[in-house]
Amino acid sequence: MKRFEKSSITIKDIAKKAGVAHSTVSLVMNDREHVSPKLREKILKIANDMGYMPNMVARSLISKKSSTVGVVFPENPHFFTITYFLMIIEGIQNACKKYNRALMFFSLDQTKGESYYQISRKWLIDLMIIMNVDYTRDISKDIQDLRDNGIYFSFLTKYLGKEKVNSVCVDNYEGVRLALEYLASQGHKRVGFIAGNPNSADGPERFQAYRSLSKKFGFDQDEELIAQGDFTFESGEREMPKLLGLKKRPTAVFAASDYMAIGAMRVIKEQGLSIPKDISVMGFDNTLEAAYVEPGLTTVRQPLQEMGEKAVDLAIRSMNDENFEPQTLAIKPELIKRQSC
Amino acid sequence: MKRFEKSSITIKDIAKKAGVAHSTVSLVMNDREHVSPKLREKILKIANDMGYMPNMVARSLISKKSSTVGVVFPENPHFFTITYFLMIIEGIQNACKKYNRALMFFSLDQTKGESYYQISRKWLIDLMIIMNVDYTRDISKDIQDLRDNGIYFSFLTKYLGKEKVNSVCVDNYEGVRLALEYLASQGHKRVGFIAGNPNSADGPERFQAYRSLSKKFGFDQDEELIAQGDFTFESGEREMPKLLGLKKRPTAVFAASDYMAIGAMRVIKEQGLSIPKDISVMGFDNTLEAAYVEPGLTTVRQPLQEMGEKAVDLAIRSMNDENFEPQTLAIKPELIKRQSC
DNA sequence: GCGCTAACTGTTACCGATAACATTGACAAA
DNA sequence: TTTGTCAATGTTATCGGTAACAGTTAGCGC
Repeated sequence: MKRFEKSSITIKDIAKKAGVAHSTVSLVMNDREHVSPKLREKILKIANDMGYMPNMVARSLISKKSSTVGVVFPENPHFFTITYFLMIIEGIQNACKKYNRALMFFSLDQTKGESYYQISRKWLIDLMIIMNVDYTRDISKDIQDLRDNGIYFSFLTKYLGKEKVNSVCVDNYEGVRLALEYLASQGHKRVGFIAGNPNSADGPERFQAYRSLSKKFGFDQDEELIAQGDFTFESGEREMPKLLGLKKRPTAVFAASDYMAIGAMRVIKEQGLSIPKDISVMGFDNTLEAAYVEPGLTTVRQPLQEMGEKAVDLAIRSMNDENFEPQTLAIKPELIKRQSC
Repeated sequence: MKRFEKSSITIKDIAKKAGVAHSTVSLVMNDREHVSPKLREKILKIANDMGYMPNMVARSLISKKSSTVGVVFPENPHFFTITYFLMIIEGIQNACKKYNRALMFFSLDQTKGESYYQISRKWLIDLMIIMNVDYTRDISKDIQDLRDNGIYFSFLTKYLGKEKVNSVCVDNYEGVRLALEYLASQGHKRVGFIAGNPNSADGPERFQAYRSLSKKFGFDQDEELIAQGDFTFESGEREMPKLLGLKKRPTAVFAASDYMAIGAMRVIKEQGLSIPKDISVMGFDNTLEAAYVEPGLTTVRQPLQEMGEKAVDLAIRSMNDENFEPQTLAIKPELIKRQSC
């Protein structure tokens, strides 16, 4: 590999040209006091003329901070093609722009014993967004390590451990309420439910909400109406036939994710039934695909972009204000009416 | 902001514990010679016991190389929700895993005068993937700067400038051939075409291929059959009515992107026509949505993941082998048959 | 036993920034 | 004039590594 002698412009080059010490240039670059306006002007002009660009790496090393946002997600070869995550990442990217930080991605392979803290140390990440934790492992020590070392972080979505941490999630109860209220308003009394992954944060919450609200809206209370999915398209395809096979078929199905709803729709259509005439379908998430399926999927929109952005905001606030209490933001969802109900 | 005294384990801590110089530890960590196996063992054990993790930032600073892959994409608030890009990014992420590099994202705002080279210098990025260049600006000087400073890069997709650079694209001619051949085999003679963005790399190529191949397959040569879109859903929705309004309606429509095809499908269905009975629709890309629309969209699959991965591979090869000639890889596409034809 | 070489280990400078501290100089007060 | 103060600037150590080079030791031949 070649080595390139000619390196780029540094504060020392500027200092030499301006006839001052490099520390003075540093003061100017960081917009700090103790430099006369005239000298500041001069140095800025020289820096500009020479095309100076600060070396973020050197800055990181001395300050132990990397002006980046590190997004850590579980090892999953298809992470990036799950549009649900993508929309969140879009929000994070917008926040990065706002705070002038670069965006870094790391996949965490817990089976190899990798920890969140290790990643932060290795790359001097001081602001971390932790996505979709695998709750089958205990990460409370990891969280403590992050805390002890001044690394600020937010969870996406809700953190289930007992520590008080920043996290952003959707208000699942409200989302389920919107969905069931709408179904009730359309005259449905018998509503099937396909539950999400029980090991996730959202799965059980939506399930609980369905349990209590379906009672409140006077829907049939029948265990047969409840199917157990895991948020994926495939699980929707797998569970729907059970609901369709019931002696007393539901008039509507509410799936805890759009992917499951779309899987369910496919099965319904394959059986020659019409949506929404024979059976209505309601999703949850409003992923991109929901708009493209036929008929359009009525669903509960999670403001995913907003959630990504808020997660960064929270971590930044923790960083800037020592007294800021870590908090969980539950974002209000919204009903998106399309043709499936 | 708090300052944290207790810093993490460094090679010096290990050196102290092992009773050697820190440079010896560095040799061990980099797996270099001149260290006896016994000592190497001992140092590795201590490092492991103390939970040592190399500081990549310090490493980057001295070596002027960050172990990262920097993906630079044009400023676009919705970049991340275009699944076409996402699938490519997934491939890049897989390559990062393979080469043990972290993944960084940068959006480039050319209107602010930001350059690719500036980004590389600011973050010591030595391996860059340049996505979807805005060809309305001249970037040849920028490319020269990257070259002169030993920064390796690949374009995604094809670079249109005259310089010889690494780039990965789909074989558009072959893709169009697959599509038209299939339509011909189904007996179509009158095939409408919705062209893609003329300022992109792929748009004109697909257009040219359609021009020459539709002749070869004996399709009607009629300028009215050609509509000008820009790859987006909206442009498909906008152009399709023109084709449907022709005196002699085409029996099939081939759109240069899935998004346009899906937009076209929506219009066709709204006019009460049936797909594929009244008119067939063929797309290009095989984005995620193609599988979810109704009927499933027959399309030409771009192996996007593979393309992302190959782009990184090329840049790595350039880096490791000085004599490696920059090249353009044209990946072979594949026909995905669904129900729309 | 001596010198030479190979094998290993230690010393030191450096990457490009920040920051604590030292120094200078102007000006006001004593 | 002397002293004190404070703003402006310079000196130097430092972050955690890498690498050139210097130094030490062991083993070998003569």
